[in-house]
Amino acid sequence: MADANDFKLNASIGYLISIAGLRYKGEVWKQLKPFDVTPEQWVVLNRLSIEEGVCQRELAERIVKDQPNTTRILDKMEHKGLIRRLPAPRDRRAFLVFLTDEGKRLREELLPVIRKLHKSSMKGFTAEEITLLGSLLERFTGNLN
Amino acid sequence: MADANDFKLNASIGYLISIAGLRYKGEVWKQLKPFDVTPEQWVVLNRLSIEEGVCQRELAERIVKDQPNTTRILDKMEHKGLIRRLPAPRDRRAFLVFLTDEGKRLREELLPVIRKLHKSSMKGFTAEEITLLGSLLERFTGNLN
DNA sequence: CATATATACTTGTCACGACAACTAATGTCA
DNA sequence: TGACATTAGTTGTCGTGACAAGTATATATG
Repeated sequence: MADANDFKLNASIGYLISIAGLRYKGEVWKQLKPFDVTPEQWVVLNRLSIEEGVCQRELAERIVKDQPNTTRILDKMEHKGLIRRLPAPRDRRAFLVFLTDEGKRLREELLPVIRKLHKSSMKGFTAEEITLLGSLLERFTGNLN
Repeated sequence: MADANDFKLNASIGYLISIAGLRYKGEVWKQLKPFDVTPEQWVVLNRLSIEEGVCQRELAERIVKDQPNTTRILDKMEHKGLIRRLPAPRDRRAFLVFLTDEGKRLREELLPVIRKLHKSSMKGFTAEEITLLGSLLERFTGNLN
């Protein structure tokens, strides 16, 4: 039953990447848990600190999520007072998303935590290896769909 | 607001890996949807075809999932007639998990679909690059926890 | 042997990811 | 301008992932 092919399949690159991605996300969860922030909420905080006042659809694109999930993530963050939705000037269907002061403060507070995790995950990697890994991942993702 | 540091953070390797993993899983979803099988159910089918008759805890370890989720994945597969749980001989708490004939048949049917996806995701990669990517991923995962 | 601890599995809860369907508002085009 | 398609956002459903807690059985220890 178990042959070399089966093993290779089980250890397919896509599978390995999925596992690694979940493990990383799990680490982010653990690190952010004391702050009552999820990995996705962190991504929103960080993204909005770079580019504020975008509509939900644009934000969803930036953080690589679909609109329904973005809506619900924003619901929770709005409820916690981390973000604000303001009506879009020229489109009464849309809302523009902004960080509250508390959201900005929290983003600054979390930044070093995330930086530290990033550093430890790259332990033993040279700068060239990091660049290489990034470009291999990009090629991999580019091959999908 | 937006500086080089922010960008690097947003493009951290862990984040890129998470995104790539989700995209890959999404592709598996699409490919297996016509067969009414989820990515996780595929992993169980494939794993059991390699090693049958393990208890749920062992299976959970093999497929890198926790016990509660393994229980529920197996519930659905048992309901669909893909696997069977038999009482463990020396431990009345445990169940040993086996593929049904339908489970075995389905695994054989899905194998080429997954192989094809794996091949297309590796398009343009040399054998050396695949090995390299695998070892970089392994080092990355090893740095976590 | 009796009790305490550990283990195997299950159930419950919350947060997503994917997707279908729905509402309200906008844009298109004859 | 008026019917129609398109778009922004929301809601509903299902299948995980992470984690706490509960039940039944095994094991360890006095």
